[in-house]
Amino acid sequence: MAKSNRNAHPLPEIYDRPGFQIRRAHQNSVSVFLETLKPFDLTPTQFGALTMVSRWGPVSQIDLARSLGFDRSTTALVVRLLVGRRLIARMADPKDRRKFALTLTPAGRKLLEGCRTAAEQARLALLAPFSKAEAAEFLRLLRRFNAAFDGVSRAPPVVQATAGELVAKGKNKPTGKAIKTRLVNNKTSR
Amino acid sequence: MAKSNRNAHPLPEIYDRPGFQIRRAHQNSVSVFLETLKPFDLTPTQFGALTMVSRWGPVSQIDLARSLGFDRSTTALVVRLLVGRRLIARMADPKDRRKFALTLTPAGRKLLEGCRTAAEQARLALLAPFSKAEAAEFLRLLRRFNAAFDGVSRAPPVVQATAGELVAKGKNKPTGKAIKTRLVNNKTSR
DNA sequence: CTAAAATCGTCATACGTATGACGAATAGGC
DNA sequence: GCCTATTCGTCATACGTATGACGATTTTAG
Repeated sequence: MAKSNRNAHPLPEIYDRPGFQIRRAHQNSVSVFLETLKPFDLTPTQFGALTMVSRWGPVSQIDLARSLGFDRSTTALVVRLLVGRRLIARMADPKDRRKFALTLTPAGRKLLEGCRTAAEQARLALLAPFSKAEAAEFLRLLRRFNAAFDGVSRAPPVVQATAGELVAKGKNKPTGKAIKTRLVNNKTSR
Repeated sequence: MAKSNRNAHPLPEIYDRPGFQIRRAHQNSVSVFLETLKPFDLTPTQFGALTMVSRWGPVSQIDLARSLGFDRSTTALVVRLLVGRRLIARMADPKDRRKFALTLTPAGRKLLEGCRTAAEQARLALLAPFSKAEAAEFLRLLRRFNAAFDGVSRAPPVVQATAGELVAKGKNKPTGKAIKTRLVNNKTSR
């Protein structure tokens, strides 16, 4: 308890905090992506959205959100932007009028196809600092980290895709709760 | 080239992208921090700024920015917010009238001191998914990742603090360049 | 079948973060 | 001592991201 913080330690312990390093990693990864994808004018978020819409045929915003781990209002903004660029088309879902059905426009398909190489380049650039084994370990640890906190939030992450359906954690009625509060409440409140 | 994307692969390769996992990790780490520090109403960013100002006595915004890896306009916003909350005081620097000298107010000092325990709790919570060895490895890999991309940007990261001075990469005249373009241009352009 | 609960998308608001441009001030070369 | 290049802080703008609230709709309990 003695405030033995003799500052022989030149740098504050901020740099040892996982959150700090993760934030920096995020900055860097976004930077690299933007740089590499500059000809296509796509952010990682937009790329993710396009990719998901491409895979899940007509999909609702909420399902898109869950697949990417976004909040639904975040998703609304991204979708609006992409619709504005005529990369995504929005139609009313006749089955459920609360929903929109999102699909790629031809332009969207073309753009996504066109940036495949660049996207792969970005991925490789991000793993370049590592040996092959380290890269695998890095991803493994990130996944473990995220799995531990994928929790209760307005942006519950996807678990698996059984067929053509998105299934989100805790959405199945059988077990009811039980997966509820896993470790920490993921609700980002401010 | 043959579009052999037979979607036996249910989930798109998005989840294998380091950027995606890093983004999720960032989301989660911010979430945990906010939750844990809720009584103090501090974001990770604000906490970092307060901590740095606390350590570097009177410091300019630009040095604060460098120490945290922020852009200087980002820093201006955070500082404004903290000044608004009377946690940070801003005085004109008599030596260089372009600069402000930032210090903690008594309230700032008290708040920072008060949230020490919570901040440590947050740090531990973030490392909880890992064994001790994994946690160390996680941090090591994150540092290696960031070191590889800490490059040329408006927010060049700090290298070391020699005594009471902040030293930023590439700012020393001796070697001149040589550390310049390390691997990728870190400039985040949109 | 009806009333309550859950779901979907939106809005307002707030913070984090960056770029590009700009004015004020300082530092360096000559 | 100047003129120029650099540095510092700010602004406008843009995107990412979340919360809380709300209306429209659908689902579910009785």
